[in-house]
Amino acid sequence: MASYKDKKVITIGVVSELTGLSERKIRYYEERKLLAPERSKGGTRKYSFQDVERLVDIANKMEDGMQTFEIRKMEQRELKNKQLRERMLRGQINAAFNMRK
Amino acid sequence: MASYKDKKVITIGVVSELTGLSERKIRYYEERKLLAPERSKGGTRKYSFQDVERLVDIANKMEDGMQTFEIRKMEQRELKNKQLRERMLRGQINAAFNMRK
DNA sequence: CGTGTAAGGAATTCTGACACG
DNA sequence: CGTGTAAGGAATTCTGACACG
Repeated sequence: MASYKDKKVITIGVVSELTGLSERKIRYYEERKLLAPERSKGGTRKYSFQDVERLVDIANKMEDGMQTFEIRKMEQRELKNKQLRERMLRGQINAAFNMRK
Repeated sequence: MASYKDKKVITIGVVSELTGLSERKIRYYEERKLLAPERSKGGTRKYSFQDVERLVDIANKMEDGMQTFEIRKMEQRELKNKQLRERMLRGQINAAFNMRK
């Protein structure tokens, strides 16, 4: 499950280049709880490719005029829906398995 | 083809943590042409996860008493063999395809 | 609210060299 | 040959604040 995509290894300067967002914006979105980078011992932020993708998504939503708290809520909803779909899928698989008994 | 694994985005400090190798060693292996990180505008090195894997492999070979130039040659041989296998595979696929005509 | 910026300091990285073996 | 280390400087990042709107 945890692959390269989820490893927090990228510094903010590189994230800024990859996303085209200013460091200021990236730090601000963290302040608004839209992402959670890790920290080195010295305190420098480390991001994952997953975070980079999330930032691109956030940038799109900001362009659409959404506010940070709306984006946060939307992401929470999406996460819950995803978990729900997975639970239902597992349920169907279990049901199909039990029918064979 | 080019995925997260090949993106040069990791600084040497993180690579050092991920591999357990000293920064000195990592820079030295570059000097011996065993890997080729990219550079930021300011000159700081950027590595990929592919490079991290390569470094772990290099570390194992160094432990086995191999010298850097031997490792370099071995990797070149492996690369050529890999390319050869791919060429042969393509050749077989083409042959099978032509038989149908 | 979201973002730019100047400020001062701390963490990170760089190179070239000397040392040892 | 492979690696540690001290040295000095440069690039990178951090925080808290002020500004604007």
